[in-house]
Amino acid sequence: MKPVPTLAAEPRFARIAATIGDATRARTLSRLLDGRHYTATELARHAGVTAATMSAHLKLMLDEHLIKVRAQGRHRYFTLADGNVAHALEALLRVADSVPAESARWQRPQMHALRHARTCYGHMAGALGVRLRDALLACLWVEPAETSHAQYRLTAKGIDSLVKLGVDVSALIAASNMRGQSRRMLYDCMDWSERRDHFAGPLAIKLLEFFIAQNWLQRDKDSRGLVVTTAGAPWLKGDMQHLFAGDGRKL
Amino acid sequence: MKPVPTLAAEPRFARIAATIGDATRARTLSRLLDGRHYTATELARHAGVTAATMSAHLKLMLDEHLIKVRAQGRHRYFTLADGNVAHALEALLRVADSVPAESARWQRPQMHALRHARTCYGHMAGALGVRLRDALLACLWVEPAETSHAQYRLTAKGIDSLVKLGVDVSALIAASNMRGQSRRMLYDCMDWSERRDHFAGPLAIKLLEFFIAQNWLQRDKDSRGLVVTTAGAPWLKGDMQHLFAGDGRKL
DNA sequence: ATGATGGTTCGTTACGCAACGAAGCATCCG
DNA sequence: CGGATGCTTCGTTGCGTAACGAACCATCAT
Repeated sequence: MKPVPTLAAEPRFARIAATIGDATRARTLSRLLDGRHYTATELARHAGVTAATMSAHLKLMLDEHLIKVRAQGRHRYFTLADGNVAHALEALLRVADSVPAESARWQRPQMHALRHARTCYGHMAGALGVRLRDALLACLWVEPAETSHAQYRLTAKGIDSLVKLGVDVSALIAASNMRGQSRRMLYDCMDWSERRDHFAGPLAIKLLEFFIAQNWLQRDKDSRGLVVTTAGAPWLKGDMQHLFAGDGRKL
Repeated sequence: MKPVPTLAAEPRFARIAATIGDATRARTLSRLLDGRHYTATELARHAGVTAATMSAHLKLMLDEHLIKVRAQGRHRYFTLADGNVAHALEALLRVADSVPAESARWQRPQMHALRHARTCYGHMAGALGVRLRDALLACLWVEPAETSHAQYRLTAKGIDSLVKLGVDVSALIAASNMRGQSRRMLYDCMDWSERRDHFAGPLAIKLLEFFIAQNWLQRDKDSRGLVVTTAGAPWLKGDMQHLFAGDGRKL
């Protein structure tokens, strides 16, 4: 009963999936999917296990390079290792959702909220994320990059409007110009609930941070959910025409 | 130590990853990733376990809807459940490959072959798949669909040329016209070795089948690898200018 | 029929690993 | 210098499950 010779990548492939495939670790990774940093104790409390148990899990995920850690004083902040990991997790979530039966799950209020608006590794996803992408393209603030498609860059109009709005994009532009396109500013990311693309990348992250700073959006404390505030509703509803019509900060 | 209330999708998310994360099942899924159908015995032999063991594994994967089965006589043919599963597996492969250290793996001859050309759920991937995508776009046989980007459709020139070449695309065109765009003919698929898009979808599958029928490509017996035959080399090398220059079947 | 092949079910064994509490190091804060 | 907080290491317990062989159905061949 001898197997066909193993390709070198396969054992690691299995180990990665196995590492994701424990209830507690899945819970934790799902939490980290919002792109933020959490301490070990926070993650332990969220998953409902002791600090000792969580510590062991974190060590495992570090070994497999699924997460990375930044020590700061007596805290250790954990976050996802990179976008590849985030993408794989989202892809798995999509499979988990795509079972034909028992799909009354989206009806549940929590799930409905997540479907409407949530964070995905630091940027907006869900219906809100998809609408934002449509609006940014429709108003010509961004355009497809000629080099590689599924990637985008700011137009002159977009830069101008964002600066007027109060979004500091100078650092982003500098970074993207510097390292010869290697640093992608804005690109497509498949949305597992909408089955369409939304925007990912540094610029997308910047926009989410800006919306939150404006108090147009608030993060849900215990999930990746986002809620549109009453202050934000006029800007973010429908095709977001107020936001992109160029009438600046005054409504 | 009570956890934050669980979102309904999470347990299933963990179960799916756990199902993928067993060495034998990972081996099997990786095998099925070429998009073909295999019998239980074939898969057992390939993974190096008894038929009984493989049967249990297949049952598990069926329960999680990772694979599906088609009974035919005394054979049962197993294949991946859908494109979502294939996409998630590819995303995991990408993570498995993206570890900075120990990346001399690509140097190994087997891996080099896979990087050059392989199948991905029924279509071409690797450097060959990426080159094919570039060539199809450059020669204007296909163009981006206006509805949703990252999707493509055949141009009039493309249809004409393919028919001349001997590729039967009528069924594909009929199907794509019929169900109001719901059936996507050609779309982008992220390549985990090239870190760029290649083409997926029914048309991409048709093209691979055609190349194999012409004996321009051959499948490796024990992997997802593809080899370019001496007959195929003139057509498939470089930017594939002979193939797309319109000089038809005669070289 | 009879045997051969493909596949699943059953019962057993054995190993891996997730969880906990307690103890041990660090770091910050008076 | 305590005394707290954050996190890891250690040792133990217990459950889940992957593997096998043997027996059991189904289909095809003759």
